[in-house]
Amino acid sequence: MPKIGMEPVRRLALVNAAISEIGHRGSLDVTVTQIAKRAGVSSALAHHYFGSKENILTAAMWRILAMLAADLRDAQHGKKTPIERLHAIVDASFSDRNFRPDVIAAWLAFYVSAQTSNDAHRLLKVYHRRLRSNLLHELRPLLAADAERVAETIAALIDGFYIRQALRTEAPDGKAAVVATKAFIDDLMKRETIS
Amino acid sequence: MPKIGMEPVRRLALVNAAISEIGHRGSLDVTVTQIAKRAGVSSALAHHYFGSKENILTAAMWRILAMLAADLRDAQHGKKTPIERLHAIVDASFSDRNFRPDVIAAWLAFYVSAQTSNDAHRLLKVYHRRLRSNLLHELRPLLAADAERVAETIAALIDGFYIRQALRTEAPDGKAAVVATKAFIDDLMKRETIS
Amino acid sequence: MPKIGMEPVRRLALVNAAISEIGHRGSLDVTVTQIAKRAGVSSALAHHYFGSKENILTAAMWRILAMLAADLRDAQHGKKTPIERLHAIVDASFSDRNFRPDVIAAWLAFYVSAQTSNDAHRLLKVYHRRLRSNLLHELRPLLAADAERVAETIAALIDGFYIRQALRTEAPDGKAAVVATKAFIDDLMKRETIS
Amino acid sequence: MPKIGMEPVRRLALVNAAISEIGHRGSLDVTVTQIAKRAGVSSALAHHYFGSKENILTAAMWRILAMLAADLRDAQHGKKTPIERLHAIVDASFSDRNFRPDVIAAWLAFYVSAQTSNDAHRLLKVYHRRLRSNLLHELRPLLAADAERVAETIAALIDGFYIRQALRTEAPDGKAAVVATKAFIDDLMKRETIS
DNA sequence: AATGAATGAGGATTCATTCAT
DNA sequence: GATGAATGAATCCTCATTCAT
Repeated sequence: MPKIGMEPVRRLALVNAAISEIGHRGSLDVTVTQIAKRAGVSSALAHHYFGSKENILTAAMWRILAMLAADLRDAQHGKKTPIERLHAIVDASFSDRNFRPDVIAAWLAFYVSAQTSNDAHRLLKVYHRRLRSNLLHELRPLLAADAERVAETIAALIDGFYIRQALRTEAPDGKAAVVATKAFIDDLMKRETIS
Repeated sequence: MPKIGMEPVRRLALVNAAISEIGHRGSLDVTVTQIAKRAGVSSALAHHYFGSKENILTAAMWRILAMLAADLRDAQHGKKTPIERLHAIVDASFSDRNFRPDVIAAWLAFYVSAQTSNDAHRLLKVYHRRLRSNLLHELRPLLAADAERVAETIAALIDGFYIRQALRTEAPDGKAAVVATKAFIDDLMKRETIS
Repeated sequence: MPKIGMEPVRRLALVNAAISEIGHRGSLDVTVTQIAKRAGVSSALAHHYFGSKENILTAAMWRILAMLAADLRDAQHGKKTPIERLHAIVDASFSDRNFRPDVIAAWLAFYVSAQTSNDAHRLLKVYHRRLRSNLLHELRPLLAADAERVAETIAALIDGFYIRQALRTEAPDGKAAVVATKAFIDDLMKRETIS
Repeated sequence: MPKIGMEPVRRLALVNAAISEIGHRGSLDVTVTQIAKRAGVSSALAHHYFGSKENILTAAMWRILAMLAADLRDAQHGKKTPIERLHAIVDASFSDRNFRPDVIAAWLAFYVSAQTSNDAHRLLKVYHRRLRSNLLHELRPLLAADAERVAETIAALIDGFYIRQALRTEAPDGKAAVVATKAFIDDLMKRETIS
């Protein structure tokens, strides 16, 4: 029973517990007590470290986005051509680590809370901007004028597969999403090449 | 003060009030009292007619889907070619009547509640199936083997534009969504024609 | 079991219960549950009618001051000379109805809460102004220049007897307070007459 | 970092912090954590030295009363006549050191807690007795039979000015309180001399 | 048909207090 | 001597739901 330096340990445990609990319940309607219990601590401790329930949830969202961002970076690393890097974005978005039922459920729940919470709204905006800028960076050399619209389309496709996933009772099918999204990209390129 | 035939009037008023209130608050965290007040009745009456809060919300979702279904039917009416009918689906999905901030917010909220509520889950499944079957009906003659995947992709695109809309602070941009989705469809056709 | 028009009944019961409970506990550290129980209702109902704990306590203070104001009016009624009216103010201030342990305890507690709560501060200010204006009205004809200072002194004397009462374990001794305060007033007048 | 003799240092720091904090917040609703933070130590240490929150508060009250007692002693020192010594009591009571907003607020708060806490009650009783005995010592030679009542009146006047001070938003006006109280005493003496 | 009255069951949050180090 | 870690107990407040009228 270490008695010092517990703060980072507890914070991480609570954030992970929050993500799990949100995924488990399928909504942001989780209680601090549920999260705390899952993390193996009292709800009072959760408040001690985070100050409020909203802070816990924001930290959870932050963590999900950070995981995705890290994966995106890793996936693009070493890729040479724009097409390869676009594919890498798709792969990372639907990787087993991110395209999990509980993460998807949390993701969706955060979209809802962005209607109300400034923190949630800001974090999701950051994700949007980052994804958009990543996509544009690869698309511009290939498409010129259409790059913006196509970036929006790819982003919508990714989010669309996420939200539709939320309705499946079976395990998420990342493979299918990857295939479909890449097909969209590849078709696009073929057309550009041809014309 | 007629004493008869109030039931349908009240039910409709409550359902509309529920949709408005959900849109207004941006989440399913609305109270029965808020809905009832908006409908101009007491919360007790809301329970009298619907039995429970969940039933009110389910009825609200049902109504949104019904509106969309009707629009789809209307939009496709009179259209001759498969392409025209596909375009009509897109037009209806992003029409001013359906692609409104409050409807989008409600839509999103229902996706979340589908994780928990059987009713919500079932209703959204119906919408999915219907959209999918509509799309397939037009795509099969054109694409043969790829029809299934493309149908999924178009559906994801539509849902993706909806969910991304939820983050905008400005008014929804249905036009842009229509343009992007139709561009996707048209590109697809061009490719098929070419090859 | 009357089922309509309960609101005023409940509100009054809750306010009285609040005063009793504050007196009983000797401080504003009473819970809504305690007050509600004493009033024979649930704490939820207390919130339903008052919205918040602070509102209940403010209403309680308001009532105490209203009772005192009414007594003051009654006591002065029919009194002819300024001296008689001054005596009446003193009599009312220390009457059995107002100079009760629970009212005194509540009074004191409100003075403390006036440091924090705007409502409490405002209400006590009103009481101060009213007492002062009452006193000045009688003192001006008698004392001219000194009236202001003497009014302050009499007011302080009244509040002083109240606060000191809070320390007694025996029943409040309104008589002694009346005697002492009137003696102060009478001495003053004698001096004025003599000089 | 001396390891010995910290106890008195810490105790004093905590008591002073308690007085400041009570004055700052305007009520006894201060947390041990707030007091400890102001004293620059952990709340656990506060408990280590005082055992409980109530003990801290009692010690704080004890200190306020001790300060006042010391001032009273000093003020009376060297004064020859009873009147001079009475004036000295008044001066000390409303001196800048004692008649400060935070001390007044703490004072008032202690009166409230005397309703509940035996310790607080006992301490305030001691103050009452001491003031009374001081006053009586000077008044007896001058007033004989009325001395008791007049002592009570002066004491009430002092407490009354204190409590009324609690409502002011401006700085305390010790001068005015001194003038009024001395005027009361002097009038009394004049009357005695005359009759 | 309609509602005011009423409540039980939570849920977020606070805080004095304890304990191991 | 000193503190970070941890919690149980309370407290305010909300809300879906029921019921008598």
